[in-house]
Amino acid sequence: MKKLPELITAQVQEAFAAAGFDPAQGQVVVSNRPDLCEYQCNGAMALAKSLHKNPFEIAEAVKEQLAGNEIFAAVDAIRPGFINLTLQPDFVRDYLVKMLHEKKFGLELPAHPKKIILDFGGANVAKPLHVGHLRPAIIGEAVKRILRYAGNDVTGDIHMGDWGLQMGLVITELQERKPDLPYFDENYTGAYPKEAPFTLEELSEMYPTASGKSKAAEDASPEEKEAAAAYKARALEATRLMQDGHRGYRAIWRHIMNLSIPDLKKNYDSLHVSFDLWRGESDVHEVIPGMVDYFRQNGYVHESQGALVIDVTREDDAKELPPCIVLKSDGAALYATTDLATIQERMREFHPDAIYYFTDKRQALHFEQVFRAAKKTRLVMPETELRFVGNGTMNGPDGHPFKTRDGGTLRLEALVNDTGEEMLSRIREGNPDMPEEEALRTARTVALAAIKYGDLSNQPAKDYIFDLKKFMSFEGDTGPYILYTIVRIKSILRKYEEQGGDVKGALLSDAASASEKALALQLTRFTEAVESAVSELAPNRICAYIYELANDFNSFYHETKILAEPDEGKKQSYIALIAMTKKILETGIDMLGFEAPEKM
RNA sequence: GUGUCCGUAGCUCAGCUGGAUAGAGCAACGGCCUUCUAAGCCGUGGGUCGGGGGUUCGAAUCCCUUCGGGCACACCA
Repeated sequence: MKKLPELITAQVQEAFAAAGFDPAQGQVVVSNRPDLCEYQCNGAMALAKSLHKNPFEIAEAVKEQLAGNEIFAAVDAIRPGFINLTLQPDFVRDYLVKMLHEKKFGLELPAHPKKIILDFGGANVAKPLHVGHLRPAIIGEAVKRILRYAGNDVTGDIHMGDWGLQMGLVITELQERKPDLPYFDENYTGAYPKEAPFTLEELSEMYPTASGKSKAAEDASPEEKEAAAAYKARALEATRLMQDGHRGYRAIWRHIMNLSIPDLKKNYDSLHVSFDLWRGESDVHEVIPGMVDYFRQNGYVHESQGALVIDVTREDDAKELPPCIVLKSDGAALYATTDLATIQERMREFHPDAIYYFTDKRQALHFEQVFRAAKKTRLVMPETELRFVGNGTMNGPDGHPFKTRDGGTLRLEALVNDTGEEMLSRIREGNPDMPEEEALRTARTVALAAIKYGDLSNQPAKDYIFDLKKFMSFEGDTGPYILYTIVRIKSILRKYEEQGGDVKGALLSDAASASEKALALQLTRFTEAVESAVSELAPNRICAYIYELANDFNSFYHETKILAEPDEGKKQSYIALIAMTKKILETGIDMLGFEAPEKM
């Protein structure tokens, strides 16, 4: 179904042609002066120069051609050469009715769905999720839903970080603490214990400890620096041995996975983030040797400073890019290797048209290297789209990277729980009679909306201030505001039905008041918002749209008595209008990855 | 140093395929609950869109330059 501006543009372009002008200049856009008109065309001014004509006269000539056109209530030519357009309410009404009859409100779906893989940017299995994992998860989930809504075939893959140095660090630290475990006995040939020799809590503490030990502070003494270097060397060696199939180390790796994956699932569940694939770096380790051979045989790789690398600098680069390292000088794989092998396997298994990556934007260079290497080595087709969506850093209210009060990282679990508890007291306050179980559920729903909307309403690439206090205040441009709007509508519709009304059968008639017209017009713009979110992979476009829609609804709500409206026809129309508003708002938040409660 | 992203109201941010008076939210101030949820609505004040130059009938938006900031820059992920 054509979008409203397209329909209007067609009319105006016809008028341009009829008046003897280039129809290409008949492009119509949403007015930036809603006080003057609903849509506008600026083509007359663009034509003036080349035609040596007064733009106002051009606008006048076009206006004359539009006289009598039944979709416009008003057409004005305004100096210096604006063509201001206001639509007939019945035209807008018919459009809304058509939207309701179409699937997805008339959004045009692709004839051939694109096969897209989304890589949410790997949780690390050696440590619990913390706030830093929040953005890629939330943004990736939202983009997944948006792309699916738009008719694409989307597969989300968690791509766990489970094959790198972090594993070697944990192994080393474990050996440090419990050297007598059989995993470290090279002569041990028996079966290893089924139970891990550590708990999830110990694991989540061991990794940061080990990571700290492997790095010396700048002002450390030479002895301390040496100790750190030695520790890191051991971890690197352990990593390599694990990758090469060391029995004991693989057994430890398995323990880590068994503890970590259920915990990751639980955490992502609490965020309503899900993955179709739970693959990791480790899943491709077996294909790495074959891939490296392939690189060698085709001359894609060469040795440089002991490492095996692919040159990725192109002729049009102003400056040489660091090469993409395939094997380190100790022969071990590293993240570029597993990313390349993952691309190879994804192509083989799914033949995707596109792979999108969602991780911290600091990895931009890494992915640029990997993408170039993948194209150069023909791991992907030339037309396969590889795209990196880097998210900005989450800063605390002080403007610096988010930390807890004592300087540590805030765990995702704690964040979700804390927000939920805050919300619960707020819900209880406003709804003293709500049953405990419902209050809990509602609090969780609203808390999640607060967190997600607070994040998604920002541009993904920008750093932003993660201010829980602000998100919890629920005033203004927030998730709770959107939910509150939906809850209001639900409440009215519920009452209407209790009074014997039929929401589904309610007939829409022409909008009369200014706020009613504004709301109706805003509803027509839904598909424009979705398309913009799709093309830019920008959930914030959906946020901006539903926020405007919620504003328009609330203005309408405050000046219109809906249930008390004596004119039955008008009342029905109001009901139909707000029911559609509710549907679109709900569709919007569903794309963002949260939902609305019945009451709040 | 090189690359890259960014600089818009006191604060946090939209807007950036060029259009008419640059928009929200928070904070400040003033109104609106006997009537569909006041987590709301209406209004007031608040801006050299970092600076300079250019392109254009028209620039927050495009180009150049300059200042300021974030981030990255081969064997961590």
